[in-house]
Amino acid sequence: MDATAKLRTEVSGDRLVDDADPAVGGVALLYWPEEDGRRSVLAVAARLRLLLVEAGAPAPVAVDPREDWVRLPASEQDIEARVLGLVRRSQRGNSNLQLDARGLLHRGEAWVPLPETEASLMAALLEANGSVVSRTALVEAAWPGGSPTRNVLDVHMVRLRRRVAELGVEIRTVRSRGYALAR
Amino acid sequence: MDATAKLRTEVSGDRLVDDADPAVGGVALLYWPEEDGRRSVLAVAARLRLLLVEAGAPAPVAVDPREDWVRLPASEQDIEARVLGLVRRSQRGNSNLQLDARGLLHRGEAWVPLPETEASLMAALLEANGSVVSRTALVEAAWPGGSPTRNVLDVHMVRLRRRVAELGVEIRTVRSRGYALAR
DNA sequence: CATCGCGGTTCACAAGTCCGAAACAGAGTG
DNA sequence: CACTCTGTTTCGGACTTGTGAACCGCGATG
Repeated sequence: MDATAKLRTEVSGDRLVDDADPAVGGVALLYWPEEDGRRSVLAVAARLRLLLVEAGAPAPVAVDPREDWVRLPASEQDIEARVLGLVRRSQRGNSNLQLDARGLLHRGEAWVPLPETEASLMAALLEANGSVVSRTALVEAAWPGGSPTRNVLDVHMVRLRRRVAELGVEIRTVRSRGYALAR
Repeated sequence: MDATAKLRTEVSGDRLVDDADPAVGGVALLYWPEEDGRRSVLAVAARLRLLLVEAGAPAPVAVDPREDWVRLPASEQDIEARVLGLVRRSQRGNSNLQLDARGLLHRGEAWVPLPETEASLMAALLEANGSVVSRTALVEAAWPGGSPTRNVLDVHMVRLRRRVAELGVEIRTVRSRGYALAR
């Protein structure tokens, strides 16, 4: 677990950590083929992931641009380079949207502050890398104990929409399925 | 030069050879940082390329999706997997249609949400891979219990047609036989 | 040739569900 | 107080789905 141990701890479960280093935030590290089940879970969620391929295992062919792999044993530098590459490539389609730890949403030079609730929602949307996030997942992200009312989410999505519109960001509705960031 | 020697010989100088092996065709292999000049040439030409990173050299961060790298020494299998990945990723998004688990129909960067019924129909059409799907098969796909009325299928096909037209997708009628995706 | 039926297309409508947005109220903060 | 953030209610509108019906082109049939 040598070189990867430190990086690994910075990714906690399925939730993006508020990490000062944007290079690791959002990328899941997993051993392969050992954790192939987790790989599929991350794949449908459109999460960024780096497979740490054990020595002797066959090499996976990455067709999904959100996935990369590295052969073990690997140096920390090599792993960091792979992680950074994943993030950079994913940000090309993201139009450089970034949410920092203080709840400021940046797009290039411009930024807007997001209240805590809306920041949680935005984090969940960003983590999905442009794919749809279900309403229940959004509710879980913003109200871990359970939603107060059925309508709270709608109201906060309206408010979030208005705020991020200033940055030219569009949030699309996918009826009966959830929401997704456009482009 | 061990494992890479054979692959390397299939690429001559700056010009791609017409190779029968699709795994290597179209991808330039080059030593890095030794051949960094050639790397730039290939980059502006938008060519697919795999950097063979010499031991001890710093890891390059690939932001260009047409570029990948592998740390030497590397097995022939690993290199082939990288090459194949590059080719596969570059082929995606041309006119590649795919329906994801959430009912979104993607074509390249663009996508449209499909209602459940239409998603079932589209899935059946996609599964046929361009050949004709009979009306009864489509009905079975969308209404496993049996069609409600005589022309439900027709109505939903019209609606599906209009929706996918936004992506430039055409659904053709084969009279008295069924429907098929164009091309 | 004229007609008829079949397969397919399109529109209009109703019912149900889902979402958007405004308006209001309470709590916290400076 | 002035202001922001949050949750609730409420109403209107949009979307989905099934149904009926009008319409059209083509081939078969008499």
